[in-house]
Formats: sequence, structure tokens, C-alpha cells
Amino acid sequence: MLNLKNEKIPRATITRLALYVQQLEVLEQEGEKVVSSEKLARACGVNPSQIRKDLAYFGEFGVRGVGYYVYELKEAIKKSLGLDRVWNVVLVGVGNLGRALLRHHVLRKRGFVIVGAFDCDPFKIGEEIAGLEVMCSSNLPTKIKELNAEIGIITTPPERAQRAANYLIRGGIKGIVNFAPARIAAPEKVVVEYVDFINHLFSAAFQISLNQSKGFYS
Amino acid sequence: MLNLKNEKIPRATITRLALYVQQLEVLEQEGEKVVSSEKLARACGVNPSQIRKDLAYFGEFGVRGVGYYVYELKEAIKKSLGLDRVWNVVLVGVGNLGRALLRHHVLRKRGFVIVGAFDCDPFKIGEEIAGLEVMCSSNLPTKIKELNAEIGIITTPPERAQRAANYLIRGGIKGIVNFAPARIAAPEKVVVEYVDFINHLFSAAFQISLNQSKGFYS
DNA sequence: GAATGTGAATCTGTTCACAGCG
DNA sequence: CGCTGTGAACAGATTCACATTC
Repeated sequence: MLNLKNEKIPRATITRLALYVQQLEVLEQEGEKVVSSEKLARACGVNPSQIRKDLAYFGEFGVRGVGYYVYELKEAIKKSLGLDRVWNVVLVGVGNLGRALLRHHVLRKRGFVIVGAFDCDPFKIGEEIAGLEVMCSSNLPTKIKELNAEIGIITTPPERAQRAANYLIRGGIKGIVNFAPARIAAPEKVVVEYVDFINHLFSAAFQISLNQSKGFYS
Repeated sequence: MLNLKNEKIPRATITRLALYVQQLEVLEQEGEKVVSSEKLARACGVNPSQIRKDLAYFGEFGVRGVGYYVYELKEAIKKSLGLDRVWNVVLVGVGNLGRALLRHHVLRKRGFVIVGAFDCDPFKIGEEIAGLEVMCSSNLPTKIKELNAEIGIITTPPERAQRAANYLIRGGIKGIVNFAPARIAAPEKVVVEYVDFINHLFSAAFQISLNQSKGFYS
């Protein structure tokens, strides 16, 4: 039922669909019932045909001459992305960032529930954070099955990211979201996503340097 | 001196350059003096010609028949990206995520020093975190100049992101890295980068759903 | 000989323009 | 009439293939 057309869906499309959901929620809160691709495009900072093409990968959700029904479109996208259910997540690496994510209620609001926290530091094991007791990382392989987790978040220091990944993989995890600034090796069937916010700082710094060398700031 | 060839440099190239720096540091620590585009490519999970093309935007750093000198290449890329100096950063929104970033020493290690923390919650103002006293967001316009900050990090809730951005812009900030899941409007000369880690969870979930519907996990 | 640097070919993603439909 | 859905045109990024240099 997913991906009816069986075409390859661009990575960029997925990212944008998530953005559309975000903006549709804003529109919904503002009481808008219907939205045109043009209006939604303005809100998202993209081209209107881009939106129509992105949606076309999954079906026909609009009404010609009218636009899209906000609520229906939002739900349709979420369903298409597999976000119409709860995903159980385990987190490895209870440092500053790990703690922040454990306490971050936006994750839960979006359907991602952290059901286990793991670390290899004996001083952290046993500590309770956001209602979860930190467990030893070596228990991951059995705990993943027990907790029925499908996604693992890595928030360890970079040098320990691969070890964390190995534990997750051994436990049969289906996807990894890696916040550590390091590449990790995984079998092809395991989905790996990188969240590298230092990249974004790099990118900002570079673009500012470019602007400066163009005399942008006089 | 930056961007000698004055061509447009693809966004994706910048992201990869940051990745190359990461891997070059790993190679450096392993004691490697020289690396070929092929070896570096394997480490980064990209195509070797991709690396050569990316580097070609900034100059000729390699030696034919030999490869690239690890240390020299790393430094050359950092210089090209404007990362051969320290960037002063202010942070707005001292919630869980903001605190984590304030305590995150990787930022400093990469040359991004947080010189001011701001929030609009009176209960947080005055609190000290990682050696910084939290100040009222409304002081941003003057403080940015005083602290000589060029980049602003937004870690507020989404509904307050635009207000935070407005303060930053009024203070003459040159770039914004927005961690809040919301789009923000800014004048063209202000660089805006989005760090949306929920997107990456969405993306992982979607790809797992796809794999599942293909019968990947039997 | 070996690995870079680069034009040309390919592939992928985006935008246009308009036919089709409510 | 207005806005979607979509093939065709376009733009951009990636890969190939090889001449070039150490």
C-alpha cells in the first residue's frame, strides 16, 4: 500500500514532505481548511510545482480548481511516510545531547517514543532520566527485542559511535540515527541517517565568508 | 583569496568538504601522511572523482601519482571554508537542547565559541550555565555587537523561533542556525541553516517502512 | 607507474507550461 | 475559471574516461 507507483522517490522529496506536514499543522492551527500548492509553497519556501510533483509520487490528494484539504493532506502524507503509528526508539550515549533528547517531548509528539537509554559508563548506569533507567550498552542486543525497538539513536562521542552501532545491529535494529560526528559502517538492510549539526555551522560560516569576500557587509 | 575560481559551488560540495575534514582528522590520528582520493572516498562513502571535483573548486591540492598530504589538505579545506579562525556565537533558547549545546565542547573544538546565552523566561535569566550568565533575549541587539558575534543559534520552541530570529537580525547577525522545527523569514543577506533532526527520524521511519513493504525483513 | 585534474556523458532533480478536471 | 497533475524542457550534480603530471 506504500509507494503505489513503485518509482524511486528522491531523498529530497522525503525531507520536503516532512516540511509540508510541519506547515500544514501550522495552517491547521490557524483554522485554514483548504490550501493551494502556491500558498503552501510560499510557506515552505519552495516552488509550487515541486509540491505537486512530490505529492504525485504517493497519489492524487488535491481537488482541481480548489486545492488541498489541509487535514486530509496532512494525514495522507503522514500515512505515506509511515508516520501514522508509534515507533519505539532506543538511545545510546547519555551525555549532554542524549539527556536533552530523552527530555525532548517533541519526539514523543511526533510518534517517536524512547523506550530505553543505554551507556557504557558505570557511573551513569542505573541513573534515572525522564522516567528511564540507564542500562549497560552491552545489554542492547537482548533489550532491543524485548522493548520491540526499531530505531536506535546514537549520541555517543564519535570514537564510540561504531561500537554503539554494532550493538544496535546485533540486536536487529532496522534504522540508526547517528548524532555523533563520525561515519558508521552497517549492513545494507540497516537504514543510517546522519544528523551532523556541526556541518550546518560550517556551512553557515562558509557562506558568511563568501558574502564577506563579496563585500556584502560593506 | 576565497573561492578563486568564482564559480558557483554546489551546496552538497560544502557538506562533503566538512565530511572530508572529519575523515582527514581520523587519518591524521592514525598516523597516515598521504591519502589517495580513492582511499578517502571509501572512508567517506563517496565516489573518488567526486572528491577530486569538489577540491578542484578551491584549487589544486594533490600530487599526481602520489595523492594528497593529509595535514596540508585538511588545513587547505578548512581555510577554504573560512574555518581557520574562531567564530563567536550566541545562543537563544536555554531549554534542554540549548543547555546541551552550551555544554557541548565539540563546538569549541571546531572553532565555534558560544559567547552569550539568551532566553525570555525570567526564571532562567541570571542562571549560570557552562560559565555563561543567561541574559534576556531583548538585550540581543546590543549584546551581539558588544560580544562581536556573527552567528546565532536558535533553540527555542518553534513558535518563538521567529521572534528570536528578529532579535538576532536586529543585532546585525550574519548567520542563523535554527534548531527549532519551524521556518524563519530573514533578509537575503542573513544566512539561514536548518538543523531538523526530526526530519531524519521521519526519513529513517519512511525508509524502514519501504524496506518492510518490500519484504526485507522476511 | 600511479594518481590527479578535468571535459564530456550521464544521471537526477527541478521548473515550466499546459492539458484536464472539478 | 482556477488549480491540480504531468510530460517535456531545463538545470544541476555525479560519474566516467583519459590526458596530464609527478
